[in-house]
Amino acid sequence: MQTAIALPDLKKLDPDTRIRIEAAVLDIFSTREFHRIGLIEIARGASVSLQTIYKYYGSKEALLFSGLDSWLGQLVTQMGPYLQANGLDNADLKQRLRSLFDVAIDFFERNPKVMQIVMSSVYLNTWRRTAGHQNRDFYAAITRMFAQGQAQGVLNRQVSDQVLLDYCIGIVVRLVQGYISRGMNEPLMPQANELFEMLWQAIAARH
Amino acid sequence: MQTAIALPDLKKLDPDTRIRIEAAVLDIFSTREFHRIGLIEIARGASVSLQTIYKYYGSKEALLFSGLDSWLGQLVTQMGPYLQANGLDNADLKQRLRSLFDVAIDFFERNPKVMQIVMSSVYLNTWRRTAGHQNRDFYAAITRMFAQGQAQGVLNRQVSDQVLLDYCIGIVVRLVQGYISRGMNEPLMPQANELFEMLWQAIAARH
Amino acid sequence: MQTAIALPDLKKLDPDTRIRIEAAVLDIFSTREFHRIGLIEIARGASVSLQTIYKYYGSKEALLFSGLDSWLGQLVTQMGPYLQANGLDNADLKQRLRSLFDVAIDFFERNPKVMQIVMSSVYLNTWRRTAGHQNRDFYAAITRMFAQGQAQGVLNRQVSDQVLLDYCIGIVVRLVQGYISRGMNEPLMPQANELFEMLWQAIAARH
Amino acid sequence: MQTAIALPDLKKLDPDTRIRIEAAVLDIFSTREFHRIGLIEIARGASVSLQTIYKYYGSKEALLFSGLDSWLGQLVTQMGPYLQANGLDNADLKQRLRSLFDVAIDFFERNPKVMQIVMSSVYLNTWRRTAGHQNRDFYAAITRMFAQGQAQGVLNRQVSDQVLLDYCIGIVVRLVQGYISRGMNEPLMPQANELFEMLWQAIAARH
DNA sequence: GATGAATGAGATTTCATTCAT
DNA sequence: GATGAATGAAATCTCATTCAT
Repeated sequence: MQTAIALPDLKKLDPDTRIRIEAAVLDIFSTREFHRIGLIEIARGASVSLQTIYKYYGSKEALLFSGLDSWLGQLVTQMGPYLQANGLDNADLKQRLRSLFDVAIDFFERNPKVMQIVMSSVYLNTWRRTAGHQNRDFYAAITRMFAQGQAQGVLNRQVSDQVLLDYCIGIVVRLVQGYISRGMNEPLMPQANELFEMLWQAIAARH
Repeated sequence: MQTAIALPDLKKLDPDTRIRIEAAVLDIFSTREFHRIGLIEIARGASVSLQTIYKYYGSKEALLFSGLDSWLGQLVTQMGPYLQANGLDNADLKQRLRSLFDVAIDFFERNPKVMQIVMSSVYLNTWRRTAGHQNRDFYAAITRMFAQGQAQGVLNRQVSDQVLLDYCIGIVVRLVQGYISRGMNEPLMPQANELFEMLWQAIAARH
Repeated sequence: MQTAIALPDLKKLDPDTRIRIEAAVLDIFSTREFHRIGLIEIARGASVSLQTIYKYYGSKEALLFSGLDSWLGQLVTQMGPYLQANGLDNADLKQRLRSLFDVAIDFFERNPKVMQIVMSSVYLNTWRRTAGHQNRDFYAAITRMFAQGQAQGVLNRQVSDQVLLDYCIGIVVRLVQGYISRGMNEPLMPQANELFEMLWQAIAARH
Repeated sequence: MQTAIALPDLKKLDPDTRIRIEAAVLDIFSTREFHRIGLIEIARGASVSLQTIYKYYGSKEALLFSGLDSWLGQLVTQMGPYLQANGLDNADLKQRLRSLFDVAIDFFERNPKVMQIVMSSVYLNTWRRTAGHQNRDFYAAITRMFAQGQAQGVLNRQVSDQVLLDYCIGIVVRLVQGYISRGMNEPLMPQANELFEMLWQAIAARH
C-alpha cells in the first residue's frame, strides 16, 4: 500500500534559504547513496537547522524528491517552447524533437549531478509515484506530440505513443548515464547530430 | 573514495539455504525501497538467522547486489549461446542481436521482480561499481560483438561501440520499466518483431 | 554551581494580564508534570503571546516559581496578623500557632491547585533556592516566633527552632497532600482541633 | 487521564549493568532537575548505550522511578523486621516505631542522594501513581500497625490511621529535607531520642 | 549455524528560547 | 504587545552491524 509522497508547501520558505537547501541536496545526494547521507549534513551544508528542513520538506525522501522535481522542472521549462508549438508539420516535428533532445543532453551535461542523483539515490519507482506537477504536464504534452506525429504518418504507428516515448527517454537517459560513468570525457553535444539521427531512425515511420 | 563492494564467498553456503535467501531478497527488495527494508525481514523470509546472512554476505548492500548478480547471471547465461558465436556474418549479427533482445525481454517478463529491484532498490551507481563477474564478461563479449559489427560495416560507425551498446541497453531497460509501471498488461514479446526492428534502425549503418 | 532563579520584574505588566497568566499557570501546572507542559498551552490559556511571557518571566521555570510565589504570598499575607504580634505570652503562642495552622489548612483546602503544583511540578530544591521575598520574611518571622517560644519555656528546647518549624511544616504539608491524594473527601478543617493538638504535643515543652 | 507508569521488566538485565545504571541515575538525578538531565549523560555515566536504557526502562521517567523504587525498596527491606512482628503489645509498638524511625533516618543520612532525587526530580504525584510493589506492601503493613495501635488504645483514636501515618511520614521527610538543605551538618541520628519522642507525643493516645 | 543482547548512527518529533518584524 | 519563523537540544525509535555464547 505505497502512497505517493506529497510534495510539501514551499511557498512560505524564504527563497534564498530554499536555494541553499536545494544546492546542498544536489551536492550531497549526488555523491553517495540515500541511506549513507545524514540530514544534518544537508542542514549544515545549507546553513539551516534540521528543523527547518523538516518543517518544509517533512522527510528525507520528500526533501530529495522535492529537489529533484525542482531541477527537472528547470529542464521541463527549457523544453517548454518546443513542447507547446501548435502549427505542426512533418519537418517541424523532427526539428522540435531534435531541439528537445539537444535541450536534454545539454541540461544534463551542464548539471550532471542531477543525473547522478537519479543514479545514486533515487528509487525510480518511488520517484514516479511522486506528484511532480511538471512531470505530469510534461508527459501529457510530449505524449500528445508523439500521438500527433503518428496521426500524420511521420512516426511509427506499429507501436503505441508510450513506446515511442520509452525509446526516446531510454536512449537519452542511458546516453547521459554512460557519459557520466565514463568520467564525463567525450561530451555528447558534439555528436548530437548523429546521436539524434539514430534515435530518429528508431521512431520514424518506415515506408 | 568509494570502494567496490566485494561479492562474498558463497561457495560454502548450503545451496538450499542460498536459494531461500536469494528468493527472499528477490521477493522483498522488489517491494520497497532499500532503506525501508529490514534485514530481519529477509532473514525470517528465508528462515535463516541474521548471522548467517552476515557471515556469507557481509552487509545489506552486498546481499542485495549478490542476489542481483545471481539473477542477472541467469540472464547472461541464457544469452551465452548468442554471445559466443564465432563465424559471424552480417545476417548473423542482426539475428543474434534479435535473439539477445528476445532473451532479455523474455527474461524480464518472466522475472519482473528483478527489474523491480533495479527500479526500487538499486543505486545504479553503486551497482555498476560492483564486481559482477558475469557483468564483466558480458560487457566484454557484447562490446566485441558491436565492434565487429562496425568493422564489417553492418553497424553505425559514426559512434563508438559503447554508444551502440548504450542505445540497446537504454531501450531494453526502458521498455521493461514501462511494461512494469504500466501494470504488466500489454506484454512486450508479441510486439518483439517491431520493437527490435526499431532498435535495429537506430544502430544499423545507414548507407 | 546552581544559581537561584531571579524573580522577574512584574510591575510593568498589565495587572489584568498578569492575573490571567497566573491563573493559567495555576490551572495547567497543577495538572501535569513540568516537562509535560508546553508554554504555548499557558500562553493560549492566558490569551497572551509567548513573547509576553518571556518578556516578563524570562523562562518556564521562572514563570512557575513566580506564580507559586504569588499564591504563597497570599497565604503569607493571611498569616501576617498572627506572625507580627508583639506582646507574647504562653497562651498567646499556642493560640497564634493554632491560627496559623487554621489559615494554612484553610488556604490549601480552598486552593488545592497550589499544593498540586508543589506535588506535581515543583522541584523542592530549586524552589527553595528561589528568591521568594515573602518566603524569606515569612521564615524569619516564624523562626523568631519559635525561638521566643523556646526562650519562654513553652516550646521544646531540646531541639533547634529550625527543627520545630520542620515538624510543623512537615505535618501541615503532608496532611494537605494526603487530603488531596485521597480525593479531597474528608476535609481537614472539621478535625482541626484534634489535628492541631497533636501537632502541639509534638513541639510543646514536656515537663 | 493519567496512567501509572509501568515498571519495566528488569529481570533479564545483566545485574552488573543494572547496578551501574542505577548508580548513574542516583548520581545524576540527584544533582539537577529532571528536565535538565539528558539520558546520554546517564548512559555514559553507566557505560551503556542509550538503547540499553530504552530497552529495559522504556523512558526517562520510568528510569528514574525504577531507580527510586529500587532504593526505597532497600529502605523497606530494612524496615521489614519491625513491620512484620506479630505478638504486639504497647511497649512493643513504641519500640517498633522507634526502630522504624531510626532505620529511616539512618537510611537517608547514609543515602542523602535518594532524598535529593525526591526533592529535585520527582513529581510526588506521578511517583505515587507508580506501581511500586514494595510501596504498596509497605503501606499496607504500616497502616495495619497503626490500626492495631489504635485498637489497643496506645495510639490516638480521634483521627484515622491514615492521618497518623501522615504525621509520621511528614515529619520524617521534612526532617531529612531540612538536614540536607542545611548542608548535612548536624546529623539527625544523635538527636534521634528527642526527635522520636516528639513524634510519639503527636500520635500517642492522650488520656 | 544459531540465538540473544548491545551498540552506534541517524530519522523524526517536540519544545524552550530567541529574533525579526 | 504580538506574530511568525528559526534554532538547538534532547526524547524516542528503528536498524545495520557486532559480539558472545
